[in-house]
Amino acid sequence: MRLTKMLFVTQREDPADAEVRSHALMARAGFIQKLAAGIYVYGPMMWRVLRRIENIVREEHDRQGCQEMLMPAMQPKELWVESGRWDRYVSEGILFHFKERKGSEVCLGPTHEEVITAFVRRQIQSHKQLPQILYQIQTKFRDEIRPRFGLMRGREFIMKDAYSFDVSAAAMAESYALMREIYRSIFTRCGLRFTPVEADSGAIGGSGSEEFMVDADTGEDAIAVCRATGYAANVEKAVSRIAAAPEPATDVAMHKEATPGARSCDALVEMFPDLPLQRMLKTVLYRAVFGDTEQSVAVMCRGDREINEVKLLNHLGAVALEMADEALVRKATGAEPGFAGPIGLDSEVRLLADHSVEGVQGFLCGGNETDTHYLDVYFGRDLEQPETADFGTVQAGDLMLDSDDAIEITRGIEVGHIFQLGTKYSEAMGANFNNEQQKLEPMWMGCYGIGVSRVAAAAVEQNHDDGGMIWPLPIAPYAVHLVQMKAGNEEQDALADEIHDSLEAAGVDVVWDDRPKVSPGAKFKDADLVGVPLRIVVGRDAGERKVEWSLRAGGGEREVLAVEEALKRAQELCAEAGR
RNA sequence: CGGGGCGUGGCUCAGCCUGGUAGAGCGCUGCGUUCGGGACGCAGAGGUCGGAGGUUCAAAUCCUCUCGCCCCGACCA
Repeated sequence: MRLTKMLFVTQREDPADAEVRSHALMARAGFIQKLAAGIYVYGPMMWRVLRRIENIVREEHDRQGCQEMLMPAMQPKELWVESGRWDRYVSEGILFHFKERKGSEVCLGPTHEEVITAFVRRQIQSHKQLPQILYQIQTKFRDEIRPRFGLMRGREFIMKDAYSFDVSAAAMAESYALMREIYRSIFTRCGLRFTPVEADSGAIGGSGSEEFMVDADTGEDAIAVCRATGYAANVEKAVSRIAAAPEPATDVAMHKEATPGARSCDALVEMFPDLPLQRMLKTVLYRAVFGDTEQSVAVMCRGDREINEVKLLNHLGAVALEMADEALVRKATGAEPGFAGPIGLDSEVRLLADHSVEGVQGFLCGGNETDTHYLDVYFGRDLEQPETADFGTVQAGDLMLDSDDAIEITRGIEVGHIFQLGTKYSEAMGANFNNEQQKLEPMWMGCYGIGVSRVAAAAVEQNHDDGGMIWPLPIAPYAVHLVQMKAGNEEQDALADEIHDSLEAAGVDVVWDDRPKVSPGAKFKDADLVGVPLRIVVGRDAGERKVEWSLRAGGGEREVLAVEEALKRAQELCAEAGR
């Protein structure tokens, strides 16, 4: 493809609204253009990338016997009422929904469990038809509370979603294991460095769940990993062992301490320099929402630890969890925010504690009175230890539960998530099959998602430098960037034309910068920005049929090669990358 | 939802406080020179200053409303 025939526009400056590199670089290179918050046009280059990713996704699914289909983006409310998810998705505000002409309500699909289950319950009647894995690649719609980071968190995005249907929990686990392998193949083939992690299953529900994280410091998710054991889990889910708190030296009676203005552990540490942070217990207040009802919850944890709201939400079985606002704090504690504690709390408040409080004695905690804390408090003596469970967030340096190996915290971008759903949707929606004994049973389901457009963003987030994007060869918009220094020079014209045609004939896609009157510097800058992985420069040595060969990722290292050698290398690398 | 900020040629921004001819750089068009890391000269095109209303002789500028966009926070006591 000749650049002079393409719609190719680059910008020298980052767009004002780009927060992350992938967004800024894609926008500068014309790959994407924002249409509204979280809604983007994919330009021709971007679409080539997306199609490449889609094709890898397709090939790996098809290879394992999954079947592609396509479901509607518009879905009737009734289906979502059947599954019981309508209220939750509407109240969380992430569902785009509207009334159509006749007045019935419709939403734009954020995911397709309801539709696929409705489809399958009429198609499948017998155990003989199982197992099945169906998938589609399609635009999804989620009215994100705060769309950001370009393609990473958009309100409209391309997703591959797959659904498995099985006769039993064991069979479901087999489908799940197969999908896990498919996912590993896909991300490996995309040329990405990634980490599969144990995950919380969130709003979708169900039991087992893993996320596939593209390793990147700018990722939105924190991951707990243990190099020694191979453990890896999203911190929302991760569990660990923590060092015990130091024991108090003396046994003193509980008493009040005046702590004017000390609303945080930081302030208390300054006020009580001899008291270790591990012997300060904080009490955090939440408002838990259950469908129609609400409940105030107070959770204690050690001063050096943090509460994990996902674990808390799951333990409570709540629909949503919010930090208590000031009014609620006043009602629950009778004090200004900052002085909540377990003693003398409003009786309406459910008191819980994180495991980190276990064994902590002689501690400091909020006094439920403005500017007051209790000191030298003992569980068992001054109050009963509340219902205790794991509500803690794993921190770097924590130990594995069953070994002395340390855990570290890294970051990643979630590009894939697989779930064992069980019979949650099939039971709710009556997706049953006849088993061998003529008995009706609900199908066992799994669901599996890949954020196709997010994979592209993550690839750039993981692979770029100051000059621009560096696409992994398998998903790059073109394999070869042919840079002609001086268009109009006869030798160069002839040689570039020959290289271009040879590569295309060999099935290697090439973009040929044949722009006249564009300076070499500008051409190199544009090539760096666009990030096509293989580069062939036709310039001063064209007369001897020599070109300059380099890799975009190669840090400026260049070689002068005979044309044939450069062509051979390009073909070999493409074959290796499976393109 | 709460708080803050910003809307001015395609892009990045100045001008607004203190009302009076709409600006710069990049990009774009034409001609010429240049040609291995964002070249240069000359000549041009392109903006109802987000929208509506108001104040005023006069509004990008002041006031009100509205729409859009961005950031921060989702109070860890």
